[in-house]
Amino acid sequence: MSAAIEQGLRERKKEATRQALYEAALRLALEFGPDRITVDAIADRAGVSRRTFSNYFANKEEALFHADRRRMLLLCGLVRARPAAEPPWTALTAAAAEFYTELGDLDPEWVAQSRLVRRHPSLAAAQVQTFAALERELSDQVAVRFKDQDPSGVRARLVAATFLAVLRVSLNVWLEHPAERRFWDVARDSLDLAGRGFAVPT
Amino acid sequence: MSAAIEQGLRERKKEATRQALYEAALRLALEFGPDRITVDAIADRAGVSRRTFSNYFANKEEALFHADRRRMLLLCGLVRARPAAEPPWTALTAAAAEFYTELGDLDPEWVAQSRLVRRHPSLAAAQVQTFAALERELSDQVAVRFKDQDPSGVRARLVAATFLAVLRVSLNVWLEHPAERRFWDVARDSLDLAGRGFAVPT
DNA sequence: CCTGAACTTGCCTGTTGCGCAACTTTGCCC
DNA sequence: GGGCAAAGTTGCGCAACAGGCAAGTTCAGG
Repeated sequence: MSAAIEQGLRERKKEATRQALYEAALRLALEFGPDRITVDAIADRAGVSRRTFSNYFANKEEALFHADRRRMLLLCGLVRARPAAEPPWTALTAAAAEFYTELGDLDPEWVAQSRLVRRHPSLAAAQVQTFAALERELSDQVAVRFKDQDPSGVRARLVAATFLAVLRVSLNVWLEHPAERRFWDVARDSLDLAGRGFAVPT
Repeated sequence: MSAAIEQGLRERKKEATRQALYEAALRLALEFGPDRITVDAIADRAGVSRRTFSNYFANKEEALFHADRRRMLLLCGLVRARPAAEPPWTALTAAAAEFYTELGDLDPEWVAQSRLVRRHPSLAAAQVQTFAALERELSDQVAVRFKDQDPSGVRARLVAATFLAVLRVSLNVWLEHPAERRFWDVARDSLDLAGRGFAVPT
């Protein structure tokens, strides 16, 4: 994590503010419930003005899901890093495997936030937004891999959308039975299933 | 459409108000752009108080996508009406085929609204919400068909999510090139592709 | 016709997003 | 170091919004 390009004080301070706002949002949401917190309170707790909050996030939810966004961007990076020869779906699942087996399940912050989503279905909407926001990004990644096989780009978008939908469903399923299996076990099975297609008999 | 159960004046009036609000929202959005209209204006145009708007919709977007919501519910109904013996994915695609070949492309209101979404990417978020809102509903439908084959219900949710994701992507793709093909042609190909799975070579 | 439930409305309060214009901090070149 | 431009922060203010509450209005069923 410390490998982040330390681009001078300015960049670091900005990132620190963003992180502070995110953490304040998460802590307050955990403490009082996500619907009972105000932007004011978050800004206060982060030691920053309400107006400044608006400079970083458009609303509470965006702040609350900041970590998710970063996580997903990281995943996009892992996809990009896969060998170019790999077919799209393989690259996606492989990247997800790398990501979740190594980092995913251990982050306590992630677990806390996940529980929050589970307890408050109103956040599910925001979660959907987070996934959707990265769909285009991921789709571009996939398009590169398809190259000539997919001139219209439709396949790439379908693959990206399906991949993210599967991850999202897996996450929600896992959240409902966190004890039974590790997240990646659920996700792996689901990706496998989706990869083989749903039109096949069983 | 007139087959709707005419449950007394009260129900009909309520539905009329909802419809009026939806139409007002759509017309105003088409005329001035979706970001330049207020709830007040919509309520005014629908001949109703602003407070009443809140009794029907939580916000502009929800009003604007009311027709989409209804359309999707209709689709759910068609799925339910498919023979019980049909495997889930077959039932879903068949229902979609019925729906879109018969009704979909002809509705001018739908086309107008679709163009609106295309012109204003800010609405894409709301569109995602609409699809997500029906995912659980559709997922229950699918679960019934899986029965014993899917005790945990994960498959059902995966299938529903994938199906809707494919429809959503198809819609967006079609919106970008409406002239080239009919919507259902795009969607059919996409569903076919997804049905066979993305892990297969090509 | 009458009573209760459902629906509408106005009023009001707390919250929010964002434009604007100071003001402070940081990056950089001399 | 000194100073200038760019970037970041803040307070102010405004239009818009969600939704509670209570008084009016309309509908349904006896």
